[in-house]
Amino acid sequence: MDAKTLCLGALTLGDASGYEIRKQFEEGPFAFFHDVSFASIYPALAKLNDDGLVIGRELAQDGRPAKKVYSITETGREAFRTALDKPPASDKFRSEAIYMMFFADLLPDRRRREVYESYLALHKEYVAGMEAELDSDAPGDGKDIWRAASGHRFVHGAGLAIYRALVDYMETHRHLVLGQEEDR
Amino acid sequence: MDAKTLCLGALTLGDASGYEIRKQFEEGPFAFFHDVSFASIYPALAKLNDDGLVIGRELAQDGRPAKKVYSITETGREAFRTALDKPPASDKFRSEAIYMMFFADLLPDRRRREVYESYLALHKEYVAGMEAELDSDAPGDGKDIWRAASGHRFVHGAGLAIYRALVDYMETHRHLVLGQEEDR
DNA sequence: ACCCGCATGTAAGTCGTTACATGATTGG
DNA sequence: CCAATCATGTAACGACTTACATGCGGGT
Repeated sequence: MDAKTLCLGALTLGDASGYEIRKQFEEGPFAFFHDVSFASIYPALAKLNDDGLVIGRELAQDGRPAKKVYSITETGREAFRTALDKPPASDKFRSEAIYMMFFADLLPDRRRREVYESYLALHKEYVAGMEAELDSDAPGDGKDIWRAASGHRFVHGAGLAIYRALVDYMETHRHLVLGQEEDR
Repeated sequence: MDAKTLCLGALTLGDASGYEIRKQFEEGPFAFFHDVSFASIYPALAKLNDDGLVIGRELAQDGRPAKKVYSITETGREAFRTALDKPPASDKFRSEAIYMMFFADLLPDRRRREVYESYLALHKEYVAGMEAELDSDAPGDGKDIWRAASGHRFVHGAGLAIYRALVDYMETHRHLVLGQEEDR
């Protein structure tokens, strides 16, 4: 999915600047399913603006640099709906760490264990973070981002389910990669 | 992970042609974690050959076009080990279908259900396929591909665990996307 | 002082994709 | 005969990434 469509989608949830859109992809519910960098967001927004799919306006702030807040137009909404109408591309789970495990026998013992355990620890943190988010339920601020509340919960839950499964699997299958020592 | 490293890794499992490497990424254990097209494999192999990391030789076959079989060199093996030595990039799970579910409220009822159910059905098939592969255990042919047998089992099992979790989640959380009708 | 967060953008380069080009053989 | 599988490659294009450029304000 290209940066333009991603920005359009973010803007259906409410007005935002490029910087804010980026944050949504870094911290928000999409975080585990997509990412975009500034260098793809800014040109994308400029292009969308030229094409009339969004309109941006400068917004001065005190104590901070001015920002350009974009709103989606009706044409933009229509374009986004059209984009959603295409059959979705198939999933891709890219994991260099898991790829490395395939070649575990090429790594020295210490490093293999180190990669495995740090990868597992990282994912445990992810899971803990997502669980905490789930508990703290309603986010409090009245932002429009939560319009699609149940879609949000679905996506969040899916991410959690997947990472939880991965953590569980890794905790019970250490022996396949690390050798004789018992799991757990 | 770039195409060159991916090819190098494939060749540590045994000699292969570009065409054969592609098949490994389409059907083999990597299938759920990576993909590469011919147009990235062939130039990658040519480059690796120029750099002395692999050596290719033409191999005539009867009844079929000749193929170029590549073998990894000692330098290549070293380069691959070096590549594995870098900390792995973080995982990326890209799913347009799940992204669409976030915006489920923008889709007409029929289409939403259609996307959901066909996505779920597809993943059930994947799971079934992977389970079948697990049962048929040892692959029979004595190919070197199975050298890294336990790494293979680990990766395969991880893919299965993840997709299984996703299928389970989707079967029990339809209501979040599709509305009032009961799950299952 | 220095680094971090906020804020926007450009330039150069890498990389990969789609589509094209070619051609043999086997099975339906 | 047509489609599929085997087999290798190129060309054009599109997309994203890394690094650079700039600047204010607050905290340590």
